[in-house]
Amino acid sequence: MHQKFSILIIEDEAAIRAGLMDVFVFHGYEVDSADNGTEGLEKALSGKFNMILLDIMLPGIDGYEVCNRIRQQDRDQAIIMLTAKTNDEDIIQGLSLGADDYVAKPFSVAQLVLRVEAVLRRTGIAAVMENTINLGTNAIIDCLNLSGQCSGGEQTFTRREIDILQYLYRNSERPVSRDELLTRVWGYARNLDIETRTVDIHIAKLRRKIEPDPASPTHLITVRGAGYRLLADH
Amino acid sequence: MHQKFSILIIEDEAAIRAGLMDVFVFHGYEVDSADNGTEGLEKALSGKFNMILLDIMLPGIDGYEVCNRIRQQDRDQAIIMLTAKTNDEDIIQGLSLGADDYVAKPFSVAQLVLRVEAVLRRTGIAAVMENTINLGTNAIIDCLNLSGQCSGGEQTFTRREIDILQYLYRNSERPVSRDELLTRVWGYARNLDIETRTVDIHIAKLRRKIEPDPASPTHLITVRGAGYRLLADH
DNA sequence: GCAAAATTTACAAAACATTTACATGCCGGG
DNA sequence: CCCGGCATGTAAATGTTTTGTAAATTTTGC
Repeated sequence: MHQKFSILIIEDEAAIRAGLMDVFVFHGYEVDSADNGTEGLEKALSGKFNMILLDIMLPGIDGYEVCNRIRQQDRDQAIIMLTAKTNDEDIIQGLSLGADDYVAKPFSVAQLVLRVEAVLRRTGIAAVMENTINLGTNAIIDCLNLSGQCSGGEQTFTRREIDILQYLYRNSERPVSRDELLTRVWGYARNLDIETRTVDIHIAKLRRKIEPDPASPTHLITVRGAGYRLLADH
Repeated sequence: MHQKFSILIIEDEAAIRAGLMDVFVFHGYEVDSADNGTEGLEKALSGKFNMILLDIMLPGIDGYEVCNRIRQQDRDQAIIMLTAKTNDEDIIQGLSLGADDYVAKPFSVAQLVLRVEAVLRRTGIAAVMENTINLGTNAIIDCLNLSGQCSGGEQTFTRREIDILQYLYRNSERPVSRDELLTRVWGYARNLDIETRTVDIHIAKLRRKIEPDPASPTHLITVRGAGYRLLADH
C-alpha cells in the first residue's frame, strides 16, 4: 500500500488507547487519538480520517452521540464502535446509528485489525486511496476518472498521462529514466538508444497541468542525466 | 418503492432454517434455502441472491469452502456467516475469506435483520434496487415504467436503455468501459477486442433524450480512454 | 408480417500521440 | 571565463486512435 490510511482512536482508558495506537502505527496507519467525546468529535469532524475507532463509554459526550453527530455531517465516514457491553441493545443501537461495525471488548488485536481492513475494503475507501495520487494541496489526482484538482483548477488527463503519473508515484523515492518509462508504461522492448522525445513531451504537458509554475517545477522534477522524479509536498 | 431483496439461507438445522425463513419473509424478503453445502453452493452461484446467510458447520462442503468458492466467481456477492463457534480463529478466517459480516449464535433475530440491512446498505445493493434515477432537475427517470421527465419533456426509454442507465447510475463514482457494459448489461462473455459500436449508438440515443444539449453532455459524459460516466447535478 | 428496437456499416470529427525542428540551459575543458 | 557539446524544453506539424452519428440492415416481440 502506497499511501497511509489515517485512523482516529477515541478512547478514554490510557492503556487501551496507547496499545491501539502502537498496533495501528505498527501496521502502517497514520494514527491520532482523543481521550474524551468532545475532543474526539472535534477531530473527527475535520474529515481527515479514513477510519474512526470509537469507544462507547466516554467522559463528556458518549460514543453513540459522537457517532450520531459524525454521521449527520458525513454519511460516508467509516466508524467502528468499541465497547464492553455485550448485549443486543447496544449492538442494535450502534448499527442503527450507522457504525460500520461493532467490536466487543475484550477483543483480540488481530481481529480488530482485520475488521478495520474489512470495513475499509467494503466502504470502497481502500479502492479510492489506491486510485488517488496525492501530491499535496495543489495536485490531487483521481486515476479512475482521469481528472484532478490542481493549482490551475479542475484538470483532465489522458490515459497515458495517468499511467506515467502512477508509475512515477509508485517509484517516487527515486528518479525514473526515460528508458524505464518507455519499457514499463509504453511496453516497448528495452532499447537503450532512445530516438524518441515523446516522454519529454508528455512530461511538459503534465507540468502545464499540475505545476503552479511549469517553468520551475516542484512536483515533476528533472534529475539531469537520470530521468524524472515525482515529489509530493512535505 | 423497490422490489424485494432476495436472500439465500444455507443452514442444516431444520428448526433454525425454518425460523430464519419465516423472519425474513415477514420482513419482506424473497427467501430460498439449502440444507447442505453442495446444494447451497449451487444455488448461490446462480447469482440470483442479494444476500447469502451461510452457516459454517454444514454437511458436505463446509461454510468456509462455500464462501471461498462464491467469492471466486463473484467478488461482490454479499455474504454473512453464521456460527456457534465464538473464538477469534473463526472470525479471522471468516473475514479473510471475504464474508461481509459474521454473526455468532445464539444471535437475536432483531440483531441479524439489522446486520443484513446494514450490509445491503454498505455494499450499495440497496441502492441497486432503487427504481428511480434522479439526475437533478432535467432528468428524473422511472425505471419500472421506462419513462422519464427530462428537459425535452416526457420521454420513453427502451429496456436496454434503462439497463444501461441503471448500471451507470449504480457505478456513477467512476467511468464504465464499453467492455464492462457489454459484459454486465448485454451479458456477453468477456471479450477484450470490441468490434461493435452498439454501446456508442445507445449512448448517443440516450443523450438525445436526457441531455438539454446532446452535443455537450452534462450527465452522460465521455471519459476518453476509460468509458462513460453518469453524473447527477450535485 | 409489421413496427420498434438493436446492431452494423461507413464516414466525419475530435482528441491524443509522436515526430520534427529548433531553442535553451547546464557543465567540463581549455 | 567562454566555448562546444550534450541533455532537456517546447511549438508546431504530422500521424494515429477513439469517439460521434446518420443511414442501412438485421433482429425482436407481438
